[in-house]
Amino acid sequence: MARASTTSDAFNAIAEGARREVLEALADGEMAVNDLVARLGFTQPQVSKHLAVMRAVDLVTARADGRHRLYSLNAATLRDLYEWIKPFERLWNERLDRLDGVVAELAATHRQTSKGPS
Amino acid sequence: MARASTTSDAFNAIAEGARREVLEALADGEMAVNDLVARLGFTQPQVSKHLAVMRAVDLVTARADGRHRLYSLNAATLRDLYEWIKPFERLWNERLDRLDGVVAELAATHRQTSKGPS
DNA sequence: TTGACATATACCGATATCGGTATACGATGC
DNA sequence: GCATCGTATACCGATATCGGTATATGTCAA
Repeated sequence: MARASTTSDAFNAIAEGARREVLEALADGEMAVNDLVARLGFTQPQVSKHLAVMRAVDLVTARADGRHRLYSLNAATLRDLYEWIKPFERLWNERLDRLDGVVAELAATHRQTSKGPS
Repeated sequence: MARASTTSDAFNAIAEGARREVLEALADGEMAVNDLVARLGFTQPQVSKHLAVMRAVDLVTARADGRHRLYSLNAATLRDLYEWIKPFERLWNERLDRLDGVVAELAATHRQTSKGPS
């Protein structure tokens, strides 16, 4: 057995940094392949191949426009990624809450044992 | 050249579904390796190897406890993932806003051209 | 129709991964 | 010291990927 296919999952697709860069660029709106080539400095086949992977997992969609193909983000799939990671949010929030508690406690102690900041 | 190492990135690390399952399990709190083995039904070497990958990218941390090693999530690294995906949130929010607009418009039109639901 | 432009795809070699199995390492308790 | 428990690691073969280069496909314009 080997590693899961990059086209098996949005998670596998975004593992590659170049593809994340493409997504970031497309966040500014629909773009043609050559626009991405110019903007990111990749070769044209590279960009086309990365887009093909992301089309396969529905991270982007393409529409024809003359000789161009305009790519745009698929919000729904990005949202799936977001929804997976979101529940973990409570981990650092809890941590901050606890830290807040500690700070409050320290402040209370400080008020009792000292007359002000040093 | 080949695919980026699974240990090069938190993104590459979470590409594997089994590792995401481990993270989900650890969300319930610190666990020993065998706890994960029992809970997820993986073999012990599998779990140890996945944990090693996630240790390498700082997704989890381990502490010794007698013969056991207790693993826990590293909130900071999970947060990095969250922070990357979060800016895309506006994409589906915008879309919903626009949808709301359309719905409102349709409702207004409906009020003008019809006397009720068909 | 021919040529230019825009994009997609085929081919290549190198490589890091996966699960499985066996075993090494390390701590505990008797 | 020795057996046992808990965990980490080494080895294996199979495989899907990566970038680069060349080329196929498709669309427009003259």
